Amino acid sequence: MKENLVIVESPAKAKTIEKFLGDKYKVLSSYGHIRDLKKKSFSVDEKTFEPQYEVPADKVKVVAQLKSQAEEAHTVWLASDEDREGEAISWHLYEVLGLKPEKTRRIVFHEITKSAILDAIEHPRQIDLNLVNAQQARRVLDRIVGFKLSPVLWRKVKPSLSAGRVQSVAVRLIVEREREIQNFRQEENYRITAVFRNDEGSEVKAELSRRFPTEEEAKAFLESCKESRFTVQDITTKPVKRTPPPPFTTSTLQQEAAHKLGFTVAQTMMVAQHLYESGRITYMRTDSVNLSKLCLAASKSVITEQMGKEYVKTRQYHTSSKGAQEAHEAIRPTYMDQQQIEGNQQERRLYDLIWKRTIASQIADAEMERTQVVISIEGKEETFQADGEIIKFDGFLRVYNDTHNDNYSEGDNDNENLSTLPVMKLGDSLDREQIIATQRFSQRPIRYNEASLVRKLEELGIGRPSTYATTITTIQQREYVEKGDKPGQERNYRTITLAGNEIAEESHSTVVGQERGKLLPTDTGIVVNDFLKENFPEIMDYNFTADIEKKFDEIAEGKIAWEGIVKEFYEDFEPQVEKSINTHTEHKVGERLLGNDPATGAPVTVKIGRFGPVAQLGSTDIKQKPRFAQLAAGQKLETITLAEALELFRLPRKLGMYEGEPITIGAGKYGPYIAHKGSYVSIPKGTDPMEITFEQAVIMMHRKHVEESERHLKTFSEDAEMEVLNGRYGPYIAYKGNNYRLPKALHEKAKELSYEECMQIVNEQSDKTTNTTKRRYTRSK
DNA sequence: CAGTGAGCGAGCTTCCGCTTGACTT
Repeated sequence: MKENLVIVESPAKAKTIEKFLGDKYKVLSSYGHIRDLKKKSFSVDEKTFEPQYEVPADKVKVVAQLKSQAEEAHTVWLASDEDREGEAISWHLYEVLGLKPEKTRRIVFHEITKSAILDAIEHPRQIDLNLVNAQQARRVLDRIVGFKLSPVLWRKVKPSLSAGRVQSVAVRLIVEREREIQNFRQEENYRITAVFRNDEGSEVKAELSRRFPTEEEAKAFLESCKESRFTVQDITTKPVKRTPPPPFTTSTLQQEAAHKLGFTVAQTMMVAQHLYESGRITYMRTDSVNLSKLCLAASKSVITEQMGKEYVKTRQYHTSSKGAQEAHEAIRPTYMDQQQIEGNQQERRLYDLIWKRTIASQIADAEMERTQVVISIEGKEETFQADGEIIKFDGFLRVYNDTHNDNYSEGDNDNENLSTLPVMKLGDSLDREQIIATQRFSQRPIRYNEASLVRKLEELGIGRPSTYATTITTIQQREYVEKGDKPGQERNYRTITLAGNEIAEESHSTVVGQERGKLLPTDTGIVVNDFLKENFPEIMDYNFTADIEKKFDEIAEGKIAWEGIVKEFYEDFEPQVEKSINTHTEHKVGERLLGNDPATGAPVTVKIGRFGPVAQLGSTDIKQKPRFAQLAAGQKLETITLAEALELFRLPRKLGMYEGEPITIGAGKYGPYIAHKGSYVSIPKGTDPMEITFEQAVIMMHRKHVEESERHLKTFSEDAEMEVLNGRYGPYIAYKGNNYRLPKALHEKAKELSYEECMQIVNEQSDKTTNTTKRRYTRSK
């Protein structure tokens, strides 16, 4: 038995702390919350708002262990995080473990260092019930919103859907961005650039101070420049500084890892978790940019040693993001003197990013000298401008290249990196080489990807570091949003070039607007969003969370009672729920009448059906049963036409009986197919499914069978899980649920590969990608 | 990259935020 039991939230933290405290202390972890509202039922009294808590099944063991240890200990130290949730965890522990006030202490620390922890032990306090109540208000309100709203959707749209304070607003952002893109009206203008030479023959690139709205005006301008003289009218140089970005928080780490390493949000968190557990980095779910004194000192000495004193600039950052709770430090390496670590490639790359970002934040500003040269055009008001920049002192840029990515649009000025300008002086005349007018188009807004959505949510103060990744998965699992690519579109643009005394016009073509891995709203997402916005505008308001957070703060300060806040909300909200559920409409939410079937006169509608977007032929009130057909890939509820919908009802067709079972031709998500005895054969794109005959179908099925039997190129007696298969893209190795590419050179002799050779390929390729990443986040269905 | 696919009046479903294992697909 130990005299003291310390309880923290995370086991990795427990391990570290135990080392600092010596053998009179035992440190255990609660693994987060140990008690929550009952899982299945509403569990909030609709009059008093009293919550009904339970210890969830997966926490029963932990709680039992903590309880027996607490009973034996002389003093129990509750050391959960110093924020709303952390305070509530301590309170729940206090209640569930049946602790006695005289043997319980509440402590907090902000750094996991020996001195910080010993100091915390010296300064215990009581559990802050006001803060706990703020958490209860938060928890109960989220339950009310989620468990009242979701059933409305089951009734009105489709079963198993969900709504919530965070997820519904996340979906709204994506739906609205898509609408902005649809409604975007492109504007065009002509941008004028020029190439000059100074008297030494060096090239000077410049841009005109204005753009022209039409081709005619641009051309007229070029025309008028034919005989012009160009003179250096003004030269200004000014020093410019660039400051390093602050150390990583969860959100900024997710953004940079997505941008620089191509990680998904979930992947980043997973790799960061590994780094945390192996003691490489500090806690990875944080909204704080604060660095410990230890880290500041260590960074300083690393920078001094590696780069010299002039690179040192110790900075402490302060969080500006909405609703930040700052229970932890920023995400940083535990030991700054470790520039590299052991581990797999993903771990090494993420660590490297974190190390560089942290060290950069402690390095001096980069200092630049920016030069702007104004070039006058004889007899004109417009001027050309040439910009140049030289780096006088690289500062933090030496280790970290800061990317400032715009969340909204790609912008229209493709500023190449500013370079050095050749030497010029006032009054110099420049030779005009050529002047080019280029047709430019305003850019439509860009869609969100995972990381930029997280950034937006954080900006609005919605969601927490521990939930960004799960929110993204939830809205995809509910099929409100899907990740996808948008192919670019070919766009033509014109240039007019004045070279010598000739004006030449040319047409060019370029592909613009290609997007990959973007979040796209589905029909279900759009219908649910519109319905919620119409019926529950307050919940869907982007400021709802921020406003309610202010009230939670007042609860935390002890100014108001938590039940009062919840009551105030509930009395306004609940009638809206009643109203929306009892409003009977003739048509389903989101239903669209496309027209009538010319053959029968029956109405053709589209809506969200039991299994997603569906077209319906006929209505339920006539004797004949209606027919249903799933919309094909690419067809949208909002845009599908009557003709397209009617086309869907031409399938399935029956071709006849074969080997005692019918052959049918159906249409699925992935296009038309032949179905027979539970097996399916895809119909290739160029073939019309309406034209296929019985005989052709039999041949196609036969061919598929042969291919199927040829698919297994080789199996091994050594290991049943290792196989060489023939796929659409040539032979490959399948091993334990994963597939491995075969080098081109081995394609020919795929059948002769030995077990060892296969194993070697598997090992080589599994180094590069961790298969566990995929598994963890596809687990729950 | 490595292969999918119906059905449209039961049943069940659902929130957010704190934290990690144990699944044998």
